[in-house]
Amino acid sequence: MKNLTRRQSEILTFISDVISNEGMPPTRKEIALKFGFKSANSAEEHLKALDKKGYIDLHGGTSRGISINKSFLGIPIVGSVAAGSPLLAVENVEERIEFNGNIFSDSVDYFLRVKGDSMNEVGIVEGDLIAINKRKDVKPGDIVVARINDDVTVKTLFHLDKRKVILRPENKNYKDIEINPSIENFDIEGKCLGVLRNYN
Amino acid sequence: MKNLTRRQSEILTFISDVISNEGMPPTRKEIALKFGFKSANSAEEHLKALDKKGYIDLHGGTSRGISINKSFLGIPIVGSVAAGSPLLAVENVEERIEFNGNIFSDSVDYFLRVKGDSMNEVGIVEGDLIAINKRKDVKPGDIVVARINDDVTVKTLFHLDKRKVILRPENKNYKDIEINPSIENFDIEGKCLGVLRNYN
DNA sequence: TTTCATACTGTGTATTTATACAGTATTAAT
DNA sequence: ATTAATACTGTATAAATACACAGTATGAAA
Repeated sequence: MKNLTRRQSEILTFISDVISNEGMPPTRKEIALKFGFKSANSAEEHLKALDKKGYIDLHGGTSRGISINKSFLGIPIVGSVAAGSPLLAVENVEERIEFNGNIFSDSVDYFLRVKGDSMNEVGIVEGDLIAINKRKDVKPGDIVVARINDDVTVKTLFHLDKRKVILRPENKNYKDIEINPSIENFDIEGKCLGVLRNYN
Repeated sequence: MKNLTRRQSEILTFISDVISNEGMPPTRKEIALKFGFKSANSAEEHLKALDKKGYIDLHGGTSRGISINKSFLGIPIVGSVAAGSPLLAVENVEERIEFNGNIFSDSVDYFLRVKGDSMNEVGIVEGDLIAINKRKDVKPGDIVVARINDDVTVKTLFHLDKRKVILRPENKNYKDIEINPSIENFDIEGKCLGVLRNYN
């Protein structure tokens, strides 16, 4: 898919925002107003560019006839994470789900598909999607996504300071993970906001 | 809140459907077309009635300027169910959540807040919201919402025929529940489609 | 009985809106 | 060096749209 220019990206974001806030797509005039364009035709041309690149669909002859191509919408689901790759790298995104609403306490940056049973005792089981916010300011008690030497893991944060980090699996068959962040490569990738599970 | 007439209700439903399918509210003409009105003014008058009754907001001078009042949108969350009352009775609905998207395999009629630990071993814990579809055609293996003599419970359906129903808790501290539907008052309220959990 | 809400048709029109065409200037690609 | 895409202004207009006013008919409420 073709890349967007900065301006095009801003406009796509604006359209998406208007749809979620106002419940309908903006008119050319409203776009022009927002960006200070003196001619609605500027908006028209940006829309054509976005349409041509496949990011939106324009419905000719229809007022507010703009729909956003769904494959760019929605929250990515991160499946298996290739060692050392950024979590949100395209190769890790297995699909996207349309998802809006105020279900979780903060905005969801991505969903991570759970592997293994290390969190079974708090009701997080294999295959579950956990909602992640990319914040780094986590505190003990939070369930976190952490990266230890290129491996990504989900655990409860038990202790965190400059010398020592303790991650706790919620399953008595597993032992606590103790890390020295000054020696090992350690990073907090985000905080778990909640769980989504879909039975078939 | 004032009651809607059958026609008004149909129109409200149509508006809601158009918004979710087309991504924008319909015009008066589109409403008239759908219902076979020969004049767009019929749609106009229904919209005014819906606005007056508080179900929608009309944005004057704006094409497709219809927004649905959010307190009627969203999926109800059923909290504690008063014995013998219908699940979706107003007094059982603790709130509603805005929720759209194709997250679950079927449409969600309501969310039920889980009480107790009888389903712990399949990752359904106290406080979880489980997504329910009101179907009655459930099969063994499904997690179901059942009503036994005015009590509502969530269990795995293990066996179902005219003489005997077995509901299985997913926790070894609990025993199977065996019901004779010809003697006891038994009803399937719905099927569990998935789980939603929100950490704070 | 009279008023009011509902549920329409039919006509008309001011505004809103999409969208084409003609320009100008800047930057990226060939 | 030349072309094409980007990013705008400015003007114009056909079509889409909201919405008012004038009717007709029915049933429910006061």
